[in-house]
Amino acid sequence: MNAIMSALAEPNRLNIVELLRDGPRPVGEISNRLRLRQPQVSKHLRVLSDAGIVEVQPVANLRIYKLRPQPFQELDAWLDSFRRVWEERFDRLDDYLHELQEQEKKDGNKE
Amino acid sequence: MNAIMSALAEPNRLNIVELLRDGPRPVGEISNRLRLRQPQVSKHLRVLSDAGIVEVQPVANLRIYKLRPQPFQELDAWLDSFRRVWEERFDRLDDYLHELQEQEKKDGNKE
DNA sequence: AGATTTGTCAACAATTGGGTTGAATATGGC
DNA sequence: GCCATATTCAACCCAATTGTTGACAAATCT
Repeated sequence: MNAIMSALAEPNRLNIVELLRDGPRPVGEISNRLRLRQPQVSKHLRVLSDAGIVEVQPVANLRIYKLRPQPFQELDAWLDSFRRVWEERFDRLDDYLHELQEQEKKDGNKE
Repeated sequence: MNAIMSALAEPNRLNIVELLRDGPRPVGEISNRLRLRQPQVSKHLRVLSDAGIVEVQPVANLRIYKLRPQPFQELDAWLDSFRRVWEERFDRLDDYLHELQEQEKKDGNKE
């Protein structure tokens, strides 16, 4: 999960991913569209590849990169565990304060 | 979007967010549970706060932090734009190769 | 008011990470 | 086999970020 996040945290990499959303692209085209130098794109693609976000498919002397579904599914699952944070109004501040009071009662009895 | 990602990219911050998923917590408790020093937690909470991921609510001498729904909604919306990448089998490599051939035809005619 | 607890701020050292350059590898066409 | 194209690799510099320490601010309790 963390690997995915840190890979997507870099702006250029996020742009690359959003570009690849429209379909597979070779390095050169990514480089042109995003106005980045090729070695830079290669480096970023390497990071994305290590994170399992993209995969390569060589065609002639081109290396065509495309998105892999898995990390997006993972991200979705992770996000799902936060659903109640925003679907229910999930404050729970009161809950915490009550817990705190309970705790103080116990501590008070002990000492 | 990028602000959210970079905030969540740091492992400790991700842990903090996952801890807060279960409800609001004061800095000290976060510090204890995650075995981090308080200034470090404060610093990370600052980053999360700047990204709009958490908000504070002072109670007595405690500062209780909790998650804000918005960034999670944004993340969900962003992820949604990638749905077809993994719901439909979204290869499109052939599409790209055909585009490429069309392009070559045009170039060939020009020169 | 004084002592204690909770938390932030400021400054510093150490690490990480991005960008650039130049050389190296692989493929296709002549 | 040789040249052009597409891409990666390695080494370097620079900027941003993390973690630590010590001082500081606010609230609580006696």
